Amino acid sequence: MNNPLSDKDCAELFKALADEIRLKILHSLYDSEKCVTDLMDELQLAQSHVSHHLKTLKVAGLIQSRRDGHKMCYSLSPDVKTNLSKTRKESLDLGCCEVKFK
Amino acid sequence: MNNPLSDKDCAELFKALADEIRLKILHSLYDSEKCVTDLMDELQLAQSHVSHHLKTLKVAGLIQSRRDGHKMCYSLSPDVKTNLSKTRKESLDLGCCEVKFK
DNA sequence: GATTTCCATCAAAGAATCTTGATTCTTTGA
DNA sequence: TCAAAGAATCAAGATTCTTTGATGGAAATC
Repeated sequence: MNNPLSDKDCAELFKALADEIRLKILHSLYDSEKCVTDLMDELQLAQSHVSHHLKTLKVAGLIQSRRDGHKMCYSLSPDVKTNLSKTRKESLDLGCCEVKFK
Repeated sequence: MNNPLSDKDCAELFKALADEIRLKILHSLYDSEKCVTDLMDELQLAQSHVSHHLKTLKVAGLIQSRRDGHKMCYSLSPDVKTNLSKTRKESLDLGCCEVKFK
């Protein structure tokens, strides 16, 4: 996940981020691991609705899952939580976040 | 553009970035100001096609335009080119770029 | 004023995405 | 083995986005 991506692949990642609900899920997982039921309660959404968004995030490589009994626990991918430790370059200031092109 | 945005507004910005052509346009404008015809030639796309994407980027606040004769010149918004000068926090590593939540 | 260049907008078709309810699958515990 | 809990997948309708061709408008040149 650290090699430079094509514009096409990059666009795919932005698509995964381009949804209010998925951003809320990422914020929630930033705090701690959650199962589908936790997220249903927190976001007040139907089970299948949450599952679909989780799949989108997982396919994009943004989150990972592990089974715990009959619960599936979701958390941010390791790559997503790594610290920034490189020289500073030009960046896109998006208000809520900064996008820094390599 | 520097105040924190809601997840909804943030998702809107990611939507603007979630397209291969629009990323190519941003990369092109990162180098220098361009008019629609320049981008048509560069990307090999129909004029209305380019105009539509430019509008999406402009509505999102990512680019700006100015008229020069009968050409419309597009360039990155000032905010987009500002340097990062804050303490480092956790970030999303997207390969082609890093997204750093404030 | 007429023509040309450059571009925005309109209209429409097709593709992709979002959302919901129903069904199916996996795991656990009785 | 059966029932129940938790979650993935399927199917379908609604909405949004992408892309194209056609039309029209603003600025420059003749």
